[in-house]
Amino acid sequence: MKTTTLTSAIPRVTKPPKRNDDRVILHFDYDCFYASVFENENPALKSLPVGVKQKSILATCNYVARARGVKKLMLISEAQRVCPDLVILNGEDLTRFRDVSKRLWSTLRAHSWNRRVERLGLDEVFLDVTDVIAYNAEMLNVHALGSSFFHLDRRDPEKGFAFDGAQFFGCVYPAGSAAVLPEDPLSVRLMLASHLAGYLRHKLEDDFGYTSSGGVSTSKVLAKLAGSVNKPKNQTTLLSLQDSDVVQEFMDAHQIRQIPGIGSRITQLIQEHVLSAPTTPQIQPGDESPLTVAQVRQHPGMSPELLERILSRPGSERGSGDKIWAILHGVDRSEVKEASDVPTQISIEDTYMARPLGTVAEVSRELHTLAASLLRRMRVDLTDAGKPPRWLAYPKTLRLSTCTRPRPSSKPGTEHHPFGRSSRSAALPRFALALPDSPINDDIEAIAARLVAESLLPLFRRLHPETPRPPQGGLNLGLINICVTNMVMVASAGDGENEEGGGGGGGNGRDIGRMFRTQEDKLREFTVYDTSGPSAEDGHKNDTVAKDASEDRRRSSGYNDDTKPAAVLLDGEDDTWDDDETDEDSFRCPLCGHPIPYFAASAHERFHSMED
DNA sequence: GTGCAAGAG
DNA sequence: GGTTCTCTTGCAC
Repeated sequence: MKTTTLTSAIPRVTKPPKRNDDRVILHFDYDCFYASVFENENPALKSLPVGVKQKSILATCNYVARARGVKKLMLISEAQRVCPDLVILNGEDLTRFRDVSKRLWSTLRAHSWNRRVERLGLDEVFLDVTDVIAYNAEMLNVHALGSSFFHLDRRDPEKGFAFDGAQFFGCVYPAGSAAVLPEDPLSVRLMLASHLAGYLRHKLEDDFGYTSSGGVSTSKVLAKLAGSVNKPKNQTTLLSLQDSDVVQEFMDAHQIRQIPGIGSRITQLIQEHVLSAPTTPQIQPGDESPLTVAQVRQHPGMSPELLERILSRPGSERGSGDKIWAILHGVDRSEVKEASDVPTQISIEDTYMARPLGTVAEVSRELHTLAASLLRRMRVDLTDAGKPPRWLAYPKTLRLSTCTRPRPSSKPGTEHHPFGRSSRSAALPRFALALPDSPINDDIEAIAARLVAESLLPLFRRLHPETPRPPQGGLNLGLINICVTNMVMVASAGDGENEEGGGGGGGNGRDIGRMFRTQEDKLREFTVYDTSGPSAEDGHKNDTVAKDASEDRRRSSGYNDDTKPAAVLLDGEDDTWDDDETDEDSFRCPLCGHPIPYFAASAHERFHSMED
């Protein structure tokens, strides 16, 4: 039963595309994640009301605090008023949350057969488990559902867990219809998925101490909405059986603003139309519209075409009418994306609302701090764990964004002109990619200083061409964001520690090796340029290439260059350096990890810059 | 490729 | 005393 849609052949219809229940999607949402991270670091917090702040607001709080009237996104002052003994922890540095998030995500990913494991923010994950469920549906004995076994591995029939296939795990929607219908394949698949979701949630709790809420359905939107029905520490399976109105009733009961994909802007535009003339002239700010899916769907004349007209302005997405119309009917064909090893973008920002930045000197200082953080993050997120580390991917572009402070006095909510963020970007200079062999952060300050001087301040001048004369404050900057993006993949994970020398292994690293060989001639005709000499400004003696370390880094066995492309490349010169000493004559290329003599650095760099 | 808007948590 | 700190996607140019 596959419904392939040939768009050209299908006439425009007012009905949404029929829902397609081919897939099975799980959604996990870690309960009050930031607060849980602190609780796991310090279990004594679990019984106390805990709030996590960023600047002057509470980013989140635990359920003890919520029971006391504390809400997410409350002002600190307000939260302290309603709950004077609230324990407030600072969550402005996201490092610890990122680390935990990554570990939980890896665990979930390890149970995926198809790598479709998508992270949404730090605390949510989607899994497309269609294949796992199909396999288990085949293996299921419908005459002995009560003593079933869930297979987590096709090749190892021992791996898995026992479960009662006569029931769903956790809650179902609508509540009470908990009987599995063995003759309905979708019912069976959702039942199986509920047990898998339950198993994984308990694994996250047992192995790491993180509880979560789960949703089980046939699309991302439905799984996510289902998951929010019973929280925390619970899960909900949406029984979207073929000939039932469950999905539509489920959608109808939501306010449109709650639907993923319908944000504040779309809510506002739809509301302005629906509540326009006759009945209620009361137009609320987009975020708290009471408008429900049912109201919008049943509004006179409502159709994908009308939605398209309401929503389309310059800059808005094409086809959003169809998309919103489909979502209002519970139809969402968006795929769970494959896990990517590296982010497509890394950014660091800070806000200066209390005291906006007024002078270039202040800006310069902040840029340095931000740049140092960014460089650290690049090394954590974009390099492998090897000794020495190598870039898995590196960014080609550096971007600086700022916004001047909103305005001295305006009421919150009314004038919806939050910030004018503006940005400029430039190529990320190569020196930012230098990697030290050992103590990983020694050189960061120097690189940051150079990045500020050579890239960030020029970008800043482009952004703010005439430094305004201070009437009383000069620049008045309320936010600075710096970002690296435009990633180029260089090596696949696990490439450095070749686990298996032989047949299939390789991936990207091998392609690069091949390119090395084809570029051999060009590399031979190197010329000795300045190999990124130390820049003399502000007295920093910074060597941007990796220095030798006293470490025993080369003893890492299995890293034998003899058979590697590098040996071919270096053919004839390979006594310039030695296998166990990267001395003053050479350095390790931060991009590919190969030892490179200084006289070849320039050519080597050109080689890398020729990669697409 | 660059800059912005809008979506997400 | 007054919007946190990110990340992704898609449009206009």
